[in-house]
Amino acid sequence: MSNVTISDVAKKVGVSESTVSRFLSGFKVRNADVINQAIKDLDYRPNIVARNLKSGKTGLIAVVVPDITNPFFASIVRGAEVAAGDEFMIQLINTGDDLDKESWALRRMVGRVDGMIYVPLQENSSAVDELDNRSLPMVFVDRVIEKNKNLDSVLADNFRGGELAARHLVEHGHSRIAHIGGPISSTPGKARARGFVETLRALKVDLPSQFVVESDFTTLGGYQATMALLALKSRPTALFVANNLMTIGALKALKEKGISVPQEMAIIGFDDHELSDLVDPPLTVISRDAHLQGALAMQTLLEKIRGGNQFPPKQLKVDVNLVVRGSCGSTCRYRNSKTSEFPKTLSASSRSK
Amino acid sequence: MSNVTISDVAKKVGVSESTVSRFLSGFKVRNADVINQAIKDLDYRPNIVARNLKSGKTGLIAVVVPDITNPFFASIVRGAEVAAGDEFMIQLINTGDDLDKESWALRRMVGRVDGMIYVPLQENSSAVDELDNRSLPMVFVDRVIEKNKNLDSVLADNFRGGELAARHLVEHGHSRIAHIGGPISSTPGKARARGFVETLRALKVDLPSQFVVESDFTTLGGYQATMALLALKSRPTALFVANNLMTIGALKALKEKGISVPQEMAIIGFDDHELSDLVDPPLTVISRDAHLQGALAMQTLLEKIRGGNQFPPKQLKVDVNLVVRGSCGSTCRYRNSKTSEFPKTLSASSRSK
DNA sequence: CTCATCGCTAAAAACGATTGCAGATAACTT
DNA sequence: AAGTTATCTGCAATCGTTTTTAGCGATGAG
Repeated sequence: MSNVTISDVAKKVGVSESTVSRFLSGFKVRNADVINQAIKDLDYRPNIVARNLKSGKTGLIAVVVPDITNPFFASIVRGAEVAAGDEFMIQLINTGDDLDKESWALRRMVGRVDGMIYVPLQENSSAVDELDNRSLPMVFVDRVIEKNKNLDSVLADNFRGGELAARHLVEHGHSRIAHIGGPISSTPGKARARGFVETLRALKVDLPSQFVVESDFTTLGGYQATMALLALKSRPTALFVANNLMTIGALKALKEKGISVPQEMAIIGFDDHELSDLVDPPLTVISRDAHLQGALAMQTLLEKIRGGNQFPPKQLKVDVNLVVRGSCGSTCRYRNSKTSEFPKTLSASSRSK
Repeated sequence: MSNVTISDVAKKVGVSESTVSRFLSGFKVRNADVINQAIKDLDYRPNIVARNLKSGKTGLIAVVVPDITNPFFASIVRGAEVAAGDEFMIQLINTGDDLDKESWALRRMVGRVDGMIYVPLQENSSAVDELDNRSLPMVFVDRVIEKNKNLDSVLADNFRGGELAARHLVEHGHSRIAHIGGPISSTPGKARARGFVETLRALKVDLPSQFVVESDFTTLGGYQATMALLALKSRPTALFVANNLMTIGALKALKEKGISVPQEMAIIGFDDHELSDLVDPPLTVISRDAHLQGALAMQTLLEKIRGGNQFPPKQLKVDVNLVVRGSCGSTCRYRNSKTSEFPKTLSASSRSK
């Protein structure tokens, strides 16, 4: 047990507790070296909890994500941790798409952490109301809550992602393009769909209403949505899928139905993966730097924590970009398939909104 | 701010702090309902840190992994979190293959958490010595530290994994089989290699020393190791790669060199992935249930925390199993490639060692 | 020689809860 | 109604720090 307290050290040296405390805080103290020695001898370690009680800080930042096994969220968490440096450590919460768990967790965070990085489940949620109004510094990542959208956030340029995808498919000659989207109640689900739909409209490409399917960001959802699209009397010839997991589901459905990509169906996903260029055919995707998103969120949060609420909230966006591989056809002819993508240079810029 | 303390509540009701405290702890109290009302009115929330100081508990479990962006570790963390239930929350630390960061983190954990689930970087590490001897309940997952291997642990049956892989390749007629292993200084690196090597010996298959390459569990490492093997005057015809990332690296190398799988090179990996059956060709792997490993670790840890050290440490192992797809050849002919693997049933059993 | 200044120190008061103890109130007995 | 328990209560101590306050001895100026 770390039973040895500051008072033991003080007693051993023959000074008061306050002197030891001051020594620990870096003040000049008369018997510095003998105190130091005593600390080593006794293997004294300050009780963090007591220190926290006095200071009112915990040294913890909550990172609340839907599911850490989604590589995209894992990257966010990693980025956040790296940016946190030595001062703060990460408390991880998976909400698992469960609204009850989400609000339970949020309520619990008050007083346990100094700040929160938060990927909410739904835009119309009132989960944040659980928190006392100004008590917990918070930054949204990837998604926001509608009624709190004036708070700090670090999103991706989802609208532009949808636009890039639509444009890319149209440029490849497609005119029957479907979209498997995330929940319309989530920030990226909505924005990606909007970018897609509005771009097609601007390009005068007809978009039957059955071609826009709202799904749920899961593999199963993507699979089912694809199956539904394939069951239509007149199928689409191309597919824009709004996240990584649904894209996997879509690919499984296409494979199961024996539909060749990109000949019978072109497909473009959202969010890159190390395996994306190894699937058959290599997957064209819209990508963005999730690590950077996490890091920016942490940075923003730390500014808030350190600076009080003196700065106005800021809404950041990271760029998206198109990674062309083979799954949309044609370009794979021009592409040197022997070009290794390894090692990959990670460089995504960010810009203020 | 959660400025309102138990004393405010007491004052408002006109009782002593201890009465409010007892009410909160579920004791029978005379003016229970008026206290309850006051708590609601003031929106009082107990200060967790103060409570922790008194109780000596923090309600936190540290989960220390090399890198959360590796899906395998993400699953461990998720499994651990699920098994933790309501009582404990997760503090996540990525050591990032950095020994200094690892011991820094471990030292820091004392007093901050009630227990630790720990994937150490190296078997011969002395990182655990940072901790006071019996102060912090701990369970190793996936890897152990040699000198502490009598402590609790939840490993995979790595030796059997190596055996299954070797046997599978031999059964497919290969006699020139190479192994790209993890660091020999890590538990799974060593055990998988041993299972592989000993099985080949038992089967009387010759194994040139250059065919056993020690790498580092990274994508880059797998890539370089594969390149080295391909540069040999007499190449292997099959490859057993000891983890998920190195397998990706190996595939990238093979693709870059234009070597067809499985015709020119069969390959079997370790650890499954949702994308594994979508790569070209579908990847045969040794898999195990990482989620279960994490859950078992948490369960074991909680027993330790609740029961004191009255129980002897236990070493658990989860089963591995062979998932046959196309990357080792032949079987893909007999395999109905249209069979979807979705939805996937997750069921791995565990057994005590 | 006196008084202010400086650099440090110990003692005591927080931080916000829980808990042992002794006393007060309530609930039964007879 | 008085005596005996059984419940519930407030006081004060405690958890291990930090921080404020007041004071102490040495130094330097006038």
